[in-house]
Amino acid sequence: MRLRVGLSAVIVAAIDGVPHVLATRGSGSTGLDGLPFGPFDPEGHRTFEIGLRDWVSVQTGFDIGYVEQLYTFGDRGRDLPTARLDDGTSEERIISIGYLALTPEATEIGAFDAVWRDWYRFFPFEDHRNGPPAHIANDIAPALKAWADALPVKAARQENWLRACLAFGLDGHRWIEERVLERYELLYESRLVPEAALDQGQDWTGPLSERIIGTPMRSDHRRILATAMARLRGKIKYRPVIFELMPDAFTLSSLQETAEGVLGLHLHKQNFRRALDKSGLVEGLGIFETATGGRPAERFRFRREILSQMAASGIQTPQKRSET
Amino acid sequence: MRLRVGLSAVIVAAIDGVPHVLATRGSGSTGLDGLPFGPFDPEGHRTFEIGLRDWVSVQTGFDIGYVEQLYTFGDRGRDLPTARLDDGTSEERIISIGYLALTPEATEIGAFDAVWRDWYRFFPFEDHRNGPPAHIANDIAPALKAWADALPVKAARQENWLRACLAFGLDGHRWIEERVLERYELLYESRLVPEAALDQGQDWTGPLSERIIGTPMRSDHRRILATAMARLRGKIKYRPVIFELMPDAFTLSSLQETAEGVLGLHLHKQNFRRALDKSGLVEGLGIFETATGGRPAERFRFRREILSQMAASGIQTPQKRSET
DNA sequence: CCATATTATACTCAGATTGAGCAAAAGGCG
DNA sequence: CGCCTTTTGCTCAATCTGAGTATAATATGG
Repeated sequence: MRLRVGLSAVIVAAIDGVPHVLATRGSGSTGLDGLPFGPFDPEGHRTFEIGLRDWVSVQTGFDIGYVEQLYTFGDRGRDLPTARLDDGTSEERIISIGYLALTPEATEIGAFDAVWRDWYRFFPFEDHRNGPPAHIANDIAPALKAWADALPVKAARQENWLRACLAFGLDGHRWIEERVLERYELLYESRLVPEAALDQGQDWTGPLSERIIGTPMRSDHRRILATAMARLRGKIKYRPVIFELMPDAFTLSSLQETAEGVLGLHLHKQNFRRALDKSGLVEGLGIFETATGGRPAERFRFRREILSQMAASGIQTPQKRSET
Repeated sequence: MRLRVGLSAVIVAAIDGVPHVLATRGSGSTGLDGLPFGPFDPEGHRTFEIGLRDWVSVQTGFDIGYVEQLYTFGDRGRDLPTARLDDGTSEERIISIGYLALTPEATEIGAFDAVWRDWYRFFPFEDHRNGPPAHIANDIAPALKAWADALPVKAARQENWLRACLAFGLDGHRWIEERVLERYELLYESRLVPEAALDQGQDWTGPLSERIIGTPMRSDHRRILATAMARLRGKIKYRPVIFELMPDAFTLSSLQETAEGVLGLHLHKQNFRRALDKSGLVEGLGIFETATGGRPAERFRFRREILSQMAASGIQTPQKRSET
């Protein structure tokens, strides 16, 4: 069996505070969107990262800035002896090394078949900026309960329902925004997402619509995206990576909006500012933006010079607990 | 060029509170220790993790418990067009997926050429349990300064010396225990560790002895170990993984000792307990251990049942700031 | 041109958390 | 019994954090 190594990239840009990912538009047998994916060339590329930057630049015409390795995916579909691969062949095994890349500008893509997609298109239930989506309680929770209840062993029924409650913040548990991957894996295991069936070459007939569980992606790309979202949501709290998504000058409101977009949460404005203030990560420019009604906002810049001080921790994310 | 995928494992066990890693004893051209390493068999193994558990069990005769993927290493040596690989060949490229595994018992190894090694053998300067080692200020700092000063560009001199200060806690900066990898990379770049020369097929003649910069390992294995140490040091703060290193019943002191061993730091005893108390992670067993002089200590167990509550965060690590 | 809406920024306050030290309890040992 | 050692319990102040209230500076509409 041949072994091939590919690099997949989750390239994120914030458009008006909403995170978007670069997707290759549906083609092939499934017609589903996918992530940019390129083979790793052991001859040409000294490191994975160089390889990645290289073909992203060739394919999309712009240079990605911040890059970090996510995870290496190589699991074969769970139930089939040989997995159906992207192009239908099965006599090779593809290992894909997932990368997360962040760019400040949502550059127009050239002739290539790539588009920026709101990442909540693939994960609508991850967007809690206006409170928990009603679909979680109304549709996802019952579907997961039904799945758990259908299990043969009692302990497994309880265990998996508990997992669902913890992952989706049901039954009194708090919603933890970082658990994107756990949530996707639950939906996969319970066969509520089409990928679960597609991986086995079956047609999908789930009870929930794409509006609820999100648009599927090719192969395991949605899993990779979930990994990236989880990583990014966690990381902005302890490393100043959010600024990789911002332009050179920005208002604190737009920064907060981007943070809220990434986290899928509503943050407490005053405390967000206070924490930012204390961190010393940003610096006022004395220039004011008078665009959006109301009092003009000062524009700030990220003090990139402290980046070399690896100490620099991320931004605080003071959530609203009560809804006011 | 052939592409091969291997799995490397950093298998950690705490022996009397001191973290040890399973190493394969020096063999081959270099005679250096290495990490357990096995090829990934795409035919036989559905997932990497299954593959890993499989050959670890075959090679060492025991089953590892907790496993997590670390990072995928595939960089070719920096300066040579084709890297010298482990066995000397260069017409293939080896990609290795690093894993971190934790076991509670330092099981005796069977006939195989593997041994448990104190991980500070490879990184003596990482051990700050009795305060910062004198070698950092006396030997490592000057060597790094000399390296930085020898650079041609002034900005690079400053930049790299700042990096050194931040990484090693020099010049008023705080020692951050998680920065194991940054520290190793600095020593590699500055050619203070033998691996830097070995990767280029050269002999090594550095100014610092192994007692100061640690025992080298085969290939890039020490880099993988550094990654594992960094990950573990970070992770015990937000996930209860430390208990994977403990036996079923333990005293709070032995738990603290293990945490200190992992972090390479001295912790504040009372606050460590208070935090543990609040977390609800452990439960007293009402049994007392009367072994080590002093008042008998109660034995505790990890409340593994809350593990399914993915909420469970790690242990707090209240450091001593002042030395008393 | 003033009231009003809108957004930005400043200040306050209570409860929780954290670093740090002191004191008492419970064993072993000479 | 007094002393040493270790565990365990408690206190205190400084800081952090969630949350609310107030004020400033614009644009807009009557």
